[in-house]
Amino acid sequence: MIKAVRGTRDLLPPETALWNFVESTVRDVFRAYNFHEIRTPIFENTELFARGVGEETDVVSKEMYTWQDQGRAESDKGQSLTLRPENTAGVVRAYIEHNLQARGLNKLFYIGPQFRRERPQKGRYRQFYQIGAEVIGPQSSGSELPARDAEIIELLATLLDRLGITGWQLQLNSIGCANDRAKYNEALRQALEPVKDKMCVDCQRRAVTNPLRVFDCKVPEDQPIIEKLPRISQFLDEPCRRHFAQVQDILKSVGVEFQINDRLVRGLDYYTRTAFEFTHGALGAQNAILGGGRYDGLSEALGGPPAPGIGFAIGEDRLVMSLGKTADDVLRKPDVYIAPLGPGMNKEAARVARELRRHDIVVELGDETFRLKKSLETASKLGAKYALIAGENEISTGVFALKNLATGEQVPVPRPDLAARIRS
RNA sequence: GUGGGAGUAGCUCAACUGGCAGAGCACCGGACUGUGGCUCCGACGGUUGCGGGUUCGAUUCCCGUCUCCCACCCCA
Repeated sequence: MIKAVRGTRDLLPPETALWNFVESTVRDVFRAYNFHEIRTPIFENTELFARGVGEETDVVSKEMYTWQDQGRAESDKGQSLTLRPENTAGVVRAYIEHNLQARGLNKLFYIGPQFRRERPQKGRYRQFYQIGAEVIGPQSSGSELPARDAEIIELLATLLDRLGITGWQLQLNSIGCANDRAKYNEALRQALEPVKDKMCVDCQRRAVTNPLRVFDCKVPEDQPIIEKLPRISQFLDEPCRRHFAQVQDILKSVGVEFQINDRLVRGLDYYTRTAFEFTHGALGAQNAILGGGRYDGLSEALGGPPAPGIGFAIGEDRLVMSLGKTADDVLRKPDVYIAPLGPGMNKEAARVARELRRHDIVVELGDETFRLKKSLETASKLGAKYALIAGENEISTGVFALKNLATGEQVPVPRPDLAARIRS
Protein backbone atom coordinates (compact mmCIF):
# COMPACT_ATOMS: atom_id res chain seq x y z
CA MET A 1 0.00 0.00 0.00
CA ILE A 2 1.22 3.48 -0.82
CA LYS A 3 0.97 5.68 2.24
CA ALA A 4 1.28 9.40 2.90
CA VAL A 5 4.98 10.15 3.33
CA ARG A 6 6.54 10.65 6.73
CA GLY A 7 5.46 13.83 8.42
CA THR A 8 2.57 14.49 6.05
CA ARG A 9 -1.04 13.64 6.64
CA ASP A 10 -4.51 13.71 5.18
CA LEU A 11 -7.08 15.97 6.77
CA LEU A 12 -10.43 14.25 6.55
CA PRO A 13 -14.00 15.17 7.36
CA PRO A 14 -15.29 15.83 9.89
CA GLU A 15 -12.01 17.33 11.15
CA THR A 16 -11.73 19.58 8.12
CA ALA A 17 -14.76 21.44 9.49
CA LEU A 18 -12.51 22.68 12.30
CA TRP A 19 -9.97 23.94 9.78
CA ASN A 20 -12.70 25.72 7.85
CA PHE A 21 -13.99 27.24 11.07
CA VAL A 22 -10.52 28.52 11.92
CA GLU A 23 -9.88 29.90 8.47
CA SER A 24 -13.20 31.66 8.10
CA THR A 25 -12.87 33.21 11.57
CA VAL A 26 -9.36 34.31 10.71
CA ARG A 27 -10.56 35.93 7.50
CA ASP A 28 -13.27 37.79 9.40
CA VAL A 29 -10.72 39.14 11.87
CA PHE A 30 -8.28 40.16 9.16
CA ARG A 31 -11.06 42.01 7.40
CA ALA A 32 -11.82 44.00 10.54
CA TYR A 33 -8.18 45.11 10.71
CA ASN A 34 -8.04 45.89 6.98
CA PHE A 35 -5.58 43.18 6.03
CA HIS A 36 -5.69 41.71 2.54
CA GLU A 37 -4.68 38.29 1.28
CA ILE A 38 -1.49 37.58 -0.59
CA ARG A 39 -0.65 34.21 -2.18
CA THR A 40 2.94 33.52 -3.04
CA PRO A 41 4.35 30.43 -4.77
CA ILE A 42 4.92 27.30 -2.78
CA PHE A 43 8.48 27.08 -4.05
CA GLU A 44 11.07 29.76 -4.60
CA ASN A 45 14.70 30.12 -5.53
CA THR A 46 16.80 28.59 -2.77
CA GLU A 47 18.78 31.77 -2.49
CA LEU A 48 15.73 33.66 -1.22
CA PHE A 49 15.64 31.58 1.94
CA ALA A 50 19.41 31.43 2.33
CA ARG A 51 19.56 35.22 2.33
CA GLY A 52 16.20 35.95 3.91
CA VAL A 53 15.95 33.43 6.72
CA GLY A 54 19.68 33.10 7.34
CA GLU A 55 22.27 30.66 6.12
CA GLU A 56 23.24 29.51 9.62
CA THR A 57 19.74 28.86 10.90
CA ASP A 58 18.68 25.25 11.41
CA VAL A 59 15.75 25.81 9.09
CA VAL A 60 17.99 26.69 6.17
CA SER A 61 21.05 24.61 6.95
CA LYS A 62 19.34 21.27 7.46
CA GLU A 63 15.57 21.32 7.09
CA MET A 64 14.77 22.54 3.58
CA TYR A 65 13.42 20.49 0.69
CA THR A 66 15.76 21.60 -2.06
CA TRP A 67 16.33 20.21 -5.53
CA GLN A 68 17.95 21.05 -8.82
CA ASP A 69 15.37 21.87 -11.45
CA GLN A 70 15.32 19.44 -14.36
CA GLY A 71 13.75 21.90 -16.77
CA ARG A 72 14.45 21.53 -20.48
CA ALA A 73 14.97 25.19 -21.17
CA GLU A 74 18.51 26.38 -20.52
CA SER A 75 17.17 29.03 -18.16
CA ASP A 76 15.43 26.41 -16.00
CA LYS A 77 18.11 23.78 -15.98
CA GLY A 78 20.02 23.29 -12.80
CA GLN A 79 18.58 26.16 -10.83
CA SER A 80 18.23 25.38 -7.17
CA LEU A 81 14.63 25.50 -5.94
CA THR A 82 13.19 25.03 -2.46
CA LEU A 83 9.77 24.32 -1.00
CA ARG A 84 9.08 27.29 1.24
CA PRO A 85 9.92 26.63 4.90
CA GLU A 86 8.14 29.85 5.91
CA ASN A 87 6.33 32.63 4.12
CA THR A 88 7.80 35.95 5.22
CA ALA A 89 10.71 35.80 2.79
CA GLY A 90 8.31 35.13 -0.08
CA VAL A 91 6.08 38.05 0.90
CA VAL A 92 9.03 40.42 1.12
CA ARG A 93 10.31 39.17 -2.24
CA ALA A 94 6.89 39.96 -3.73
CA TYR A 95 6.95 43.36 -2.03
CA ILE A 96 10.24 44.16 -3.72
CA GLU A 97 9.40 42.57 -7.07
CA HIS A 98 6.07 44.37 -7.48
CA ASN A 99 7.25 47.64 -5.99
CA LEU A 100 4.58 47.49 -3.30
CA GLN A 101 6.23 50.40 -1.51
CA ALA A 102 4.31 52.56 -3.99
CA ARG A 103 1.15 51.58 -2.13
CA GLY A 104 2.40 52.91 1.18
CA LEU A 105 1.67 50.64 4.11
CA ASN A 106 0.91 47.05 3.09
CA LYS A 107 -1.13 44.90 5.47
CA LEU A 108 -1.02 41.39 4.08
CA PHE A 109 -2.06 37.96 5.29
CA TYR A 110 -1.57 34.46 3.96
CA ILE A 111 -2.78 30.94 4.72
CA GLY A 112 -0.94 27.96 3.33
CA PRO A 113 1.35 24.96 3.62
CA GLN A 114 5.03 25.20 4.56
CA PHE A 115 7.67 22.48 4.45
CA ARG A 116 10.50 21.55 6.78
CA ARG A 117 12.26 18.21 7.03
CA GLU A 118 12.29 17.75 10.79
CA ARG A 119 11.67 14.64 12.82
CA PRO A 120 7.88 14.48 13.14
CA GLN A 121 6.26 14.80 16.51
CA LYS A 122 2.89 15.85 17.84
CA GLY A 123 2.27 19.34 16.50
CA ARG A 124 5.28 19.11 14.22
CA TYR A 125 4.85 17.96 10.67
CA ARG A 126 6.95 18.13 7.55
CA GLN A 127 4.09 19.70 5.67
CA PHE A 128 2.38 22.06 8.06
CA TYR A 129 0.12 25.05 7.69
CA GLN A 130 0.75 28.60 8.68
CA ILE A 131 -1.57 31.55 8.97
CA GLY A 132 0.51 34.69 8.92
CA ALA A 133 0.45 38.40 8.37
CA GLU A 134 2.95 41.10 7.52
CA VAL A 135 2.79 44.87 7.93
CA ILE A 136 5.42 46.33 5.66
CA GLY A 137 6.08 49.58 3.84
CA PRO A 138 8.42 52.51 3.51
CA GLN A 139 9.30 54.23 6.73
CA SER A 140 7.15 57.22 5.74
CA SER A 141 4.08 54.98 5.82
CA GLY A 142 4.54 54.41 9.52
CA SER A 143 5.63 50.80 9.12
CA GLU A 144 8.29 51.21 11.78
CA LEU A 145 6.11 52.75 14.45
CA PRO A 146 5.31 50.97 17.71
CA ALA A 147 1.59 51.32 17.10
CA ARG A 148 1.93 48.79 14.26
CA ASP A 149 3.53 46.27 16.63
CA ALA A 150 0.83 46.79 19.19
CA GLU A 151 -1.95 46.55 16.64
CA ILE A 152 -0.74 43.25 15.27
CA ILE A 153 -0.35 41.76 18.75
CA GLU A 154 -3.78 42.99 19.76
CA LEU A 155 -5.18 41.45 16.58
CA LEU A 156 -3.78 38.12 17.69
CA ALA A 157 -5.34 38.35 21.13
CA THR A 158 -8.66 39.14 19.48
CA LEU A 159 -8.27 36.25 17.08
CA LEU A 160 -7.58 33.71 19.81
CA ASP A 161 -10.56 35.00 21.78
CA ARG A 162 -12.81 34.76 18.76
CA LEU A 163 -11.72 31.18 18.23
CA GLY A 164 -12.60 30.42 21.82
CA ILE A 165 -9.04 29.60 22.80
CA THR A 166 -8.38 30.35 26.43
CA GLY A 167 -5.35 29.88 28.60
CA TRP A 168 -2.79 31.32 26.22
CA GLN A 169 0.17 33.36 27.33
CA LEU A 170 1.91 36.18 25.53
CA GLN A 171 5.67 36.44 25.93
CA LEU A 172 7.18 39.72 24.82
CA ASN A 173 10.72 40.93 24.33
CA SER A 174 12.78 43.35 22.33
CA ILE A 175 15.92 41.99 20.77
CA GLY A 176 17.06 45.41 19.57
CA CYS A 177 18.40 46.59 16.27
CA ALA A 178 21.40 45.21 14.42
CA ASN A 179 23.86 47.41 16.35
CA ASP A 180 22.47 46.42 19.72
CA ARG A 181 22.57 42.79 18.74
CA ALA A 182 26.17 42.98 17.63
CA LYS A 183 27.23 44.59 20.90
CA TYR A 184 25.15 42.19 22.90
CA ASN A 185 26.45 39.16 21.05
CA GLU A 186 29.97 40.27 21.80
CA ALA A 187 29.19 40.82 25.46
CA LEU A 188 27.56 37.40 25.66
CA ARG A 189 30.55 35.70 24.11
CA GLN A 190 32.83 37.38 26.63
CA ALA A 191 30.58 36.46 29.53
CA LEU A 192 30.35 32.86 28.36
CA GLU A 193 34.04 32.40 27.70
CA PRO A 194 35.11 31.76 31.31
CA VAL A 195 32.05 29.68 32.25
CA LYS A 196 31.12 27.72 29.15
CA ASP A 197 33.26 24.71 30.09
CA LYS A 198 30.96 24.12 33.03
CA MET A 199 27.89 24.05 30.79
CA CYS A 200 26.26 21.31 28.74
CA VAL A 201 27.75 20.34 25.39
CA ASP A 202 24.96 22.07 23.49
CA CYS A 203 25.66 25.33 25.28
CA GLN A 204 29.36 25.02 24.62
CA ARG A 205 28.56 24.79 20.95
CA ARG A 206 26.05 27.65 21.10
CA ALA A 207 28.51 29.84 22.96
CA VAL A 208 30.63 29.82 19.84
CA THR A 209 28.12 29.64 17.00
CA ASN A 210 25.07 31.55 18.25
CA PRO A 211 25.31 32.75 21.86
CA LEU A 212 21.70 34.02 21.91
CA ARG A 213 20.47 30.46 21.76
CA VAL A 214 22.02 29.66 25.11
CA PHE A 215 18.82 31.10 26.55
CA ASP A 216 16.87 28.18 25.08
CA CYS A 217 18.80 25.76 27.28
CA LYS A 218 16.63 23.65 29.56
CA VAL A 219 19.38 21.83 31.45
CA PRO A 220 18.78 22.63 35.15
CA GLU A 221 22.48 22.74 36.06
CA ASP A 222 23.08 25.49 33.51
CA GLN A 223 20.35 27.78 34.76
CA PRO A 224 22.35 29.51 37.52
CA ILE A 225 24.99 30.43 34.96
CA ILE A 226 22.41 31.63 32.46
CA GLU A 227 20.71 33.72 35.14
CA LYS A 228 23.90 35.75 35.56
CA LEU A 229 24.44 36.44 31.86
CA PRO A 230 23.88 39.97 30.57
CA ARG A 231 20.44 40.66 29.14
CA ILE A 232 19.56 42.25 25.82
CA SER A 233 17.54 44.86 27.67
CA GLN A 234 20.79 46.38 28.99
CA PHE A 235 22.07 46.85 25.46
CA LEU A 236 19.10 48.48 23.76
CA ASP A 237 19.89 51.92 22.45
CA GLU A 238 17.62 54.82 23.29
CA PRO A 239 15.36 54.59 20.19
CA CYS A 240 14.86 50.84 20.66
CA ARG A 241 14.16 51.31 24.33
CA ARG A 242 11.53 53.98 23.62
CA HIS A 243 9.99 51.90 20.82
CA PHE A 244 9.57 48.92 23.12
CA ALA A 245 8.13 51.07 25.91
CA GLN A 246 5.49 52.49 23.58
CA VAL A 247 4.47 49.03 22.37
CA GLN A 248 3.93 48.02 25.98
CA ASP A 249 1.99 51.20 26.74
CA ILE A 250 -0.51 50.56 23.99
CA LEU A 251 -0.93 46.91 24.92
CA LYS A 252 -1.68 47.89 28.50
CA SER A 253 -4.12 50.50 27.28
CA VAL A 254 -6.10 47.98 25.23
CA GLY A 255 -5.95 45.39 27.97
CA VAL A 256 -3.82 42.71 26.36
CA GLU A 257 -1.87 40.94 29.07
CA PHE A 258 1.74 40.01 28.45
CA GLN A 259 4.88 38.91 30.22
CA ILE A 260 8.26 40.38 29.48
CA ASN A 261 10.60 37.51 28.79
CA ASP A 262 14.10 38.78 28.20
CA ARG A 263 15.20 35.25 27.38
CA LEU A 264 12.90 35.06 24.39
CA VAL A 265 15.07 34.87 21.29
CA ARG A 266 13.87 33.81 17.93
CA GLY A 267 15.40 31.34 15.53
CA LEU A 268 15.21 33.27 12.31
CA ASP A 269 18.00 35.74 11.64
CA TYR A 270 15.86 38.53 10.29
CA TYR A 271 14.14 39.47 13.53
CA THR A 272 14.79 42.86 15.14
CA ARG A 273 13.28 44.81 18.04
CA THR A 274 9.87 43.47 19.05
CA ALA A 275 9.74 39.69 19.36
CA PHE A 276 6.79 37.73 20.73
CA GLU A 277 5.39 34.29 21.16
CA PHE A 278 1.99 32.98 22.20
CA THR A 279 2.18 29.68 24.04
CA HIS A 280 -0.49 27.20 25.04
CA GLY A 281 -0.38 24.41 27.58
CA ALA A 282 -2.28 21.84 25.54
CA LEU A 283 0.56 21.39 23.10
CA GLY A 284 3.24 19.52 25.02
CA ALA A 285 6.81 20.31 24.10
CA GLN A 286 5.77 22.14 20.95
CA ASN A 287 4.03 24.75 23.04
CA ALA A 288 4.47 27.73 20.73
CA ILE A 289 1.19 28.30 18.98
CA LEU A 290 2.46 31.31 17.11
CA GLY A 291 5.50 33.53 16.93
CA GLY A 292 6.47 36.74 15.34
CA GLY A 293 8.41 39.91 15.43
CA ARG A 294 9.85 42.86 13.64
CA TYR A 295 12.26 42.52 10.72
CA ASP A 296 13.39 46.00 9.81
CA GLY A 297 16.39 44.95 7.76
CA LEU A 298 14.95 42.06 5.77
CA SER A 299 14.01 43.89 2.59
CA GLU A 300 17.49 45.36 2.29
CA ALA A 301 19.07 41.99 2.96
CA LEU A 302 17.15 40.75 -0.08
CA GLY A 303 18.35 43.63 -2.22
CA GLY A 304 15.20 45.73 -1.85
CA PRO A 305 14.52 49.23 -0.57
CA PRO A 306 14.38 50.00 3.15
CA ALA A 307 11.07 48.56 4.32
CA PRO A 308 10.55 48.06 8.02
CA GLY A 309 8.02 45.41 8.83
CA ILE A 310 6.47 43.26 11.49
CA GLY A 311 4.67 39.98 11.16
CA PHE A 312 3.74 36.70 12.72
CA ALA A 313 3.06 33.12 11.80
CA ILE A 314 0.51 30.90 13.49
CA GLY A 315 0.95 27.14 13.36
CA GLU A 316 -2.50 26.22 12.11
CA ASP A 317 -2.07 22.55 13.04
CA ARG A 318 -1.31 23.58 16.61
CA LEU A 319 -4.09 26.12 16.63
CA VAL A 320 -6.61 23.45 15.69
CA MET A 321 -5.20 21.20 18.43
CA SER A 322 -5.65 23.81 21.14
CA LEU A 323 -9.10 24.77 19.96
CA GLY A 324 -11.06 22.97 22.67
CA LYS A 325 -13.84 22.42 20.17
CA THR A 326 -14.75 19.29 18.30
CA ALA A 327 -15.71 19.08 14.68
CA ASP A 328 -19.23 18.40 15.87
CA ASP A 329 -19.42 21.87 17.42
CA VAL A 330 -18.79 23.64 14.14
CA LEU A 331 -20.18 21.22 11.58
CA ARG A 332 -23.33 22.17 9.73
CA LYS A 333 -25.60 19.15 9.69
CA PRO A 334 -28.33 18.54 7.12
CA ASP A 335 -31.49 20.51 7.75
CA VAL A 336 -33.57 17.87 6.06
CA TYR A 337 -33.28 14.35 4.72
CA ILE A 338 -35.63 13.62 1.87
CA ALA A 339 -36.87 10.06 1.69
CA PRO A 340 -38.32 9.19 -1.73
CA LEU A 341 -40.70 6.30 -1.32
CA GLY A 342 -41.50 3.89 -4.07
CA PRO A 343 -40.85 3.56 -7.81
CA GLY A 344 -40.60 6.80 -9.76
CA MET A 345 -40.21 9.01 -6.69
CA ASN A 346 -36.51 9.83 -7.18
CA LYS A 347 -37.31 12.34 -9.90
CA GLU A 348 -39.97 14.02 -7.77
CA ALA A 349 -37.70 14.12 -4.73
CA ALA A 350 -34.92 15.63 -6.79
CA ARG A 351 -37.20 18.53 -7.71
CA VAL A 352 -38.13 19.16 -4.10
CA ALA A 353 -34.45 18.99 -3.09
CA ARG A 354 -33.58 21.54 -5.76
CA GLU A 355 -36.27 23.91 -4.52
CA LEU A 356 -35.13 23.68 -0.92
CA ARG A 357 -31.43 24.04 -1.68
CA ARG A 358 -32.19 27.31 -3.43
CA HIS A 359 -33.30 28.56 -0.02
CA ASP A 360 -29.91 27.76 1.52
CA ILE A 361 -31.24 24.63 3.16
CA VAL A 362 -28.79 21.74 3.54
CA VAL A 363 -30.48 18.75 1.93
CA GLU A 364 -29.46 15.10 1.94
CA LEU A 365 -31.29 12.93 -0.52
CA GLY A 366 -32.14 9.25 -0.10
CA ASP A 367 -33.26 6.86 -2.77
CA GLU A 368 -36.59 5.36 -3.78
CA THR A 369 -35.18 1.85 -3.32
CA PHE A 370 -34.51 2.44 0.40
CA ARG A 371 -37.10 1.30 2.86
CA LEU A 372 -38.51 4.12 4.94
CA LYS A 373 -37.04 2.58 8.07
CA LYS A 374 -33.59 2.74 6.58
CA SER A 375 -34.06 6.30 5.41
CA LEU A 376 -35.13 7.50 8.85
CA GLU A 377 -32.26 5.64 10.43
CA THR A 378 -29.81 7.25 8.06
CA ALA A 379 -31.40 10.65 8.58
CA SER A 380 -31.01 10.60 12.34
CA LYS A 381 -27.51 9.16 12.06
CA LEU A 382 -26.56 12.11 9.91
CA GLY A 383 -28.00 14.47 12.49
CA ALA A 384 -30.64 15.89 10.18
CA LYS A 385 -33.25 18.09 11.85
CA TYR A 386 -36.11 16.85 9.68
CA ALA A 387 -37.02 13.94 7.52
CA LEU A 388 -39.28 14.70 4.58
CA ILE A 389 -41.26 11.82 3.17
CA ALA A 390 -41.84 11.99 -0.56
CA GLY A 391 -44.16 9.16 -1.51
CA GLU A 392 -46.91 8.90 -4.06
CA ASN A 393 -49.54 10.39 -1.70
CA GLU A 394 -47.41 13.46 -1.02
CA ILE A 395 -46.57 14.09 -4.64
CA SER A 396 -50.17 13.76 -5.83
CA THR A 397 -51.69 15.89 -3.04
CA GLY A 398 -48.80 18.36 -2.77
CA VAL A 399 -48.79 17.97 1.00
CA PHE A 400 -45.69 16.39 2.51
CA ALA A 401 -45.08 14.54 5.73
CA LEU A 402 -42.39 16.46 7.62
CA LYS A 403 -40.98 14.71 10.64
CA ASN A 404 -38.96 16.42 13.35
CA LEU A 405 -36.35 13.81 14.18
CA ALA A 406 -35.58 15.12 17.64
CA THR A 407 -39.16 15.21 18.90
CA GLY A 408 -40.70 12.60 16.63
CA GLU A 409 -43.50 15.01 15.82
CA GLN A 410 -44.78 14.69 12.26
CA VAL A 411 -46.93 17.24 10.48
CA PRO A 412 -48.38 17.65 6.99
CA VAL A 413 -46.88 20.65 5.19
CA PRO A 414 -47.99 22.02 1.81
CA ARG A 415 -45.18 22.14 -0.71
CA PRO A 416 -44.93 25.97 -0.91
CA ASP A 417 -44.48 26.19 2.88
CA LEU A 418 -41.71 23.58 3.15
CA ALA A 419 -38.71 25.91 3.01
CA ALA A 420 -40.07 28.34 5.58
CA ARG A 421 -41.13 25.50 7.85
CA ILE A 422 -37.74 23.79 7.72
CA ARG A 423 -35.78 27.00 8.29
CA SER A 424 -37.81 28.07 11.29
C1' G B 1 19.96 14.19 13.31
C1' U B 2 20.18 11.59 18.81
C1' G B 3 17.72 8.59 22.72
C1' G B 4 13.27 5.91 24.31
C1' G B 5 8.03 3.72 23.75
C1' A B 6 4.30 1.63 20.53
C1' G B 7 2.19 -0.73 15.94
C1' U B 8 -3.35 -6.85 16.22
C1' A B 9 -10.64 -5.82 12.33
C1' G B 10 -12.99 0.88 10.23
C1' C B 11 -12.26 2.60 15.90
C1' U B 12 -10.81 1.30 21.22
C1' C B 13 -8.28 -2.80 22.97
C1' A B 14 -7.54 -8.43 24.62
C1' A B 15 -4.79 -13.03 23.55
C1' C B 16 -0.88 -16.60 30.34
C1' U B 17 5.63 -19.37 29.61
C1' G B 18 5.85 -19.61 22.01
C1' G B 19 0.30 -23.57 20.94
C1' C B 20 -6.67 -22.87 16.55
C1' A B 21 -6.24 -14.48 16.38
C1' G B 22 -10.82 -12.58 20.10
C1' A B 23 -14.30 -8.79 22.41
C1' G B 24 -16.90 -4.10 22.58
C1' C B 25 -18.32 -0.24 19.41
C1' A B 26 -19.14 0.98 14.26
C1' C B 27 -20.83 -0.94 9.49
C1' C B 28 -24.43 -4.35 6.61
C1' G B 29 -28.87 -7.50 6.76
C1' G B 30 -33.23 -9.52 9.31
C1' A B 31 -37.20 -9.62 13.21
C1' C B 32 -40.44 -4.76 11.32
C1' U B 33 -44.01 -4.32 3.20
C1' G B 34 -45.15 4.02 4.63
C1' U B 35 -42.06 5.57 10.30
C1' G B 36 -35.62 6.24 13.25
C1' G B 37 -33.49 6.22 18.36
C1' C B 38 -34.61 0.75 22.35
C1' U B 39 -34.26 -4.62 22.08
C1' C B 40 -33.08 -9.39 19.91
C1' C B 41 -30.86 -12.43 15.93
C1' G B 42 -27.39 -12.92 12.02
C1' A B 43 -23.56 -11.65 8.56
C1' C B 44 -19.19 -9.08 7.17
C1' G B 45 -14.61 -7.84 8.77
C1' G B 46 -7.16 -9.74 9.55
C1' U B 47 -0.64 -10.78 5.05
C1' U B 48 -1.06 -9.35 13.75
C1' G B 49 3.00 -2.45 9.87
C1' C B 50 6.66 -4.71 6.29
C1' G B 51 11.03 -8.16 5.39
C1' G B 52 14.11 -11.86 7.24
C1' G B 53 15.81 -15.36 11.26
C1' U B 54 15.18 -19.09 15.41
C1' U B 55 11.42 -23.06 16.16
C1' C B 56 7.52 -28.86 14.96
C1' G B 57 4.88 -24.22 15.59
C1' A B 58 5.90 -16.86 16.13
C1' U B 59 0.96 -11.61 17.47
C1' U B 60 4.58 -13.50 21.30
C1' C B 61 11.71 -14.48 20.89
C1' C B 62 15.93 -12.23 17.68
C1' C B 63 17.70 -8.88 13.54
C1' G B 64 16.54 -5.25 9.95
C1' U B 65 13.15 -1.66 8.15
C1' C B 66 8.80 1.71 7.94
C1' U B 67 5.33 4.73 10.54
C1' C B 68 3.32 7.11 14.76
C1' C B 69 4.06 8.82 19.86
C1' C B 70 7.48 10.93 23.87
C1' A B 71 12.00 13.55 25.04
C1' C B 72 16.23 16.19 22.93
C1' C B 73 17.11 19.54 18.97
C1' C B 74 14.47 23.28 16.47
C1' C B 75 10.32 26.01 15.57
C1' A B 76 4.94 27.41 14.14
